[in-house]
Amino acid sequence: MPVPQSLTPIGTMCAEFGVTPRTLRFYEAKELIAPVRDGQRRLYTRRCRARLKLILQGRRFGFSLEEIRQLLDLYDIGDQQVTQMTRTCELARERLRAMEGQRDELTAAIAELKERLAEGERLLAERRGAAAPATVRELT
Amino acid sequence: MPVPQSLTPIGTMCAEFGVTPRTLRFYEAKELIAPVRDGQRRLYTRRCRARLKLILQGRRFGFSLEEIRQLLDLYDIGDQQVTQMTRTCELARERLRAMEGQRDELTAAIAELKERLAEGERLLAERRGAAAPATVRELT
DNA sequence: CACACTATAACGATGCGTGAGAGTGG
DNA sequence: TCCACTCTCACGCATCGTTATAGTGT
Repeated sequence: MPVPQSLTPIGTMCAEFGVTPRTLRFYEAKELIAPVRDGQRRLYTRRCRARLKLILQGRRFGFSLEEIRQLLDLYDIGDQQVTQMTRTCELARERLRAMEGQRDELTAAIAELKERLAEGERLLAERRGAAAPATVRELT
Repeated sequence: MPVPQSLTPIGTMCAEFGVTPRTLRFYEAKELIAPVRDGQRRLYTRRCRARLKLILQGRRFGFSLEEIRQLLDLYDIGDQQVTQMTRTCELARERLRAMEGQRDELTAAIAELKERLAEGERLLAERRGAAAPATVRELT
């Protein structure tokens, strides 16, 4: 029997996953996915789709493409499911901590920017229609 | 009277602000700061320090260097304080919304990754010492 | 002489965007 | 003939890190 009718051209893949052709070719160059060829044209298999799905998830989690590649390689080796999953979980825990750190920094930065913004607008309000601007120029 | 003794060489600046020489030179190439010269060597003025401080704050808030440059230019023009501050506040509000969006996405991603991680570790626990791994391989 | 500090130049990494120019199928 | 889709270069962007190589001052 022939290939299970999941040989998708690049345009269709892009529509399916909301990415550009450039992105898919880029991932291929980085050896994250390996579509088969019909002459020059790429045809994406079921396997490609599964991997792309994992790739996009990984990116949402902030993994770099290189980290993702390593995770995908783990799946490919697949010596022992346990080894692979253990490693994946380790990386996930690290990522999680990094993300929580980022979130905290971001939250702090948001609070600070809010404060400054409030002060800025307070100054603006009192200056609009007021006298000569005092000395606020030690900045530049 | 001579310059108010704030002519700092690059190494000292780097120590003060926790950046690398490369970074300062890069900012100079991008016209964000303009140290004076003693022959070849750069000497950073009080003005440079003030601007660098703003730059680093801006970066913590996620402004791009280009946005920061425009904000610094606004300060330099300084036609009317009001005009300038108004613009700055506008940009800050935009940034703030972007940051809150980021934070929300990040929060969601963290929650999702936590879930997956929990499930992964649950699977690991039940497999460690169990029978043959079922079919979990439709992934790759 | 050595050692610390500085300088320029230029390539590398990340994750693609954005053409240019050409081919292929309907 | 034309349109839509695809292909392969290959440069550009942002933000520096990282050598490599050389000069200068103490």
